[in-house]
Amino acid sequence: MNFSVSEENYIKSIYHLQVQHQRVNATMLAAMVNTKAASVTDMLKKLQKKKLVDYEPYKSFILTEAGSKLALTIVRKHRLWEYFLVNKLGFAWHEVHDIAEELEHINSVELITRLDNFLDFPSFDPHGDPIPNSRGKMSNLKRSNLLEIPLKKTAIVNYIQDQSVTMLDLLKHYQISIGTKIKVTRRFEFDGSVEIKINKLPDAVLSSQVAKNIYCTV
Amino acid sequence: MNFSVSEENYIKSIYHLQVQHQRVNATMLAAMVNTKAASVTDMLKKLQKKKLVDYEPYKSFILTEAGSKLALTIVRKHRLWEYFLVNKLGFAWHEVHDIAEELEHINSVELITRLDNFLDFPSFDPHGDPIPNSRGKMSNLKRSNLLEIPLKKTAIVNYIQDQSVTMLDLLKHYQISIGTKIKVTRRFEFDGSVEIKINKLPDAVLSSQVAKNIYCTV
DNA sequence: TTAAATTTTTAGGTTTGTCTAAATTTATTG
DNA sequence: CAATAAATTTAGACAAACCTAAAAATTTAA
Repeated sequence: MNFSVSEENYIKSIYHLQVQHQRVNATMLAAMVNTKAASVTDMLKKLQKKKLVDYEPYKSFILTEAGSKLALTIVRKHRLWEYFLVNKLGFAWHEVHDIAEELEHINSVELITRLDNFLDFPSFDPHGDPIPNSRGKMSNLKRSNLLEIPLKKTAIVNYIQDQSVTMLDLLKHYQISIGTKIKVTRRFEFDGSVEIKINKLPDAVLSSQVAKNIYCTV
Repeated sequence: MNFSVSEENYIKSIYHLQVQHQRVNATMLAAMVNTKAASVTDMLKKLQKKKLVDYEPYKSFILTEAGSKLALTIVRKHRLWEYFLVNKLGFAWHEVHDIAEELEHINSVELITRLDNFLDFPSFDPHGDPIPNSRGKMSNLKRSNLLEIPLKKTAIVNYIQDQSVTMLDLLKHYQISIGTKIKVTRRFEFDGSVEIKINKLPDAVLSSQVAKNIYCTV
């Protein structure tokens, strides 16, 4: 079965909302797909008829099994394209979202299979989000920021929340990037700052504002 | 200005029809975009309003300067993506058209600039059609291999597909290199081998495996 | 637990791109 | 050069995806 770009965008958005909240309501979804609640109702009826969502009027809703499967293929395409744009075409990670938003709707299983192979089956996209494999499975590693991870456990940086120029500048200075192995050796209670250790570099201290934005898998 | 996928498809089709015939009529165009003449009329009015076609009711029509420019950007995207699909993802040349048909509508100048650079600024797509550069300029010749070119027409070698040492060795023996003027004088049906004539050299016969890898413009 | 606030749905419209059938214009040809 | 054929346009509809405004259902909270 084939789905329109709009249908795919709704399914993808429901998926992302479900990850955070358990169930999704029309207002949340309308905001996410950048439309009005009335339009969401129309679309929900269509998606229900296609058995992609479990929906009853006036109730919150969730994806069916088929809906989740579809969502994962879209997420997979999006993240693989982001990886391609950054690692092959040399885009910066903050520039690729909108383009991947278009590329994720290109319709060819063979294309994605070959792209995945060409990219050497990456597990995380440039933002650090896990990429579902061809069967829809992906890493379930918990992602925590440097304020949350346990002390003295080696972690691998895989996501930077604040992607402002000033933040990137600071990260460059500390030689922190996606993939960097990092350990929190100490927390200072007074201001929440953390002492970190990176490989053989001298110890450094990051403010809590900075540490809060650096996510890693432990 | 931004254009819908439909508008782009019409413009691209008018362009391709113009290359063959000078002017385009509704019946030809309807067949090419796989729709009905009435729909073509509707779209022509819209494209005229946007100054992409020179059109008067009941008359044949052509692209304006702006229309041609747009057409070339679409052709450029299509052919660059085809090149990518074949030379990076390993698709066969006959498998890529439909996918490129979707990819050509992805909207990002930066993406195409970077893709072009990543592919090392190719001049021909996998079907031998010339790729417009960023200013819309391209070769006005099609590239074919020695199995495809017409008999007894002088052609100029401009690309060797298989660049293995053994192939280069063989080419040296036959005194074939980029720029060589070559003519196919005969084809042997049994094994697909071709008899060639190069300037004042004695006639020679190339196997189909070799001929297939030698590309030229006629 | 009822009134107010919020959320969701319905009703009725719009735009884009398509269609069929009928009318009109242009081209062909006896 | 008139009549037939072919091409093109118009008129009126339809589906998808959206909208606003009003009605209905649900939730909150006084």
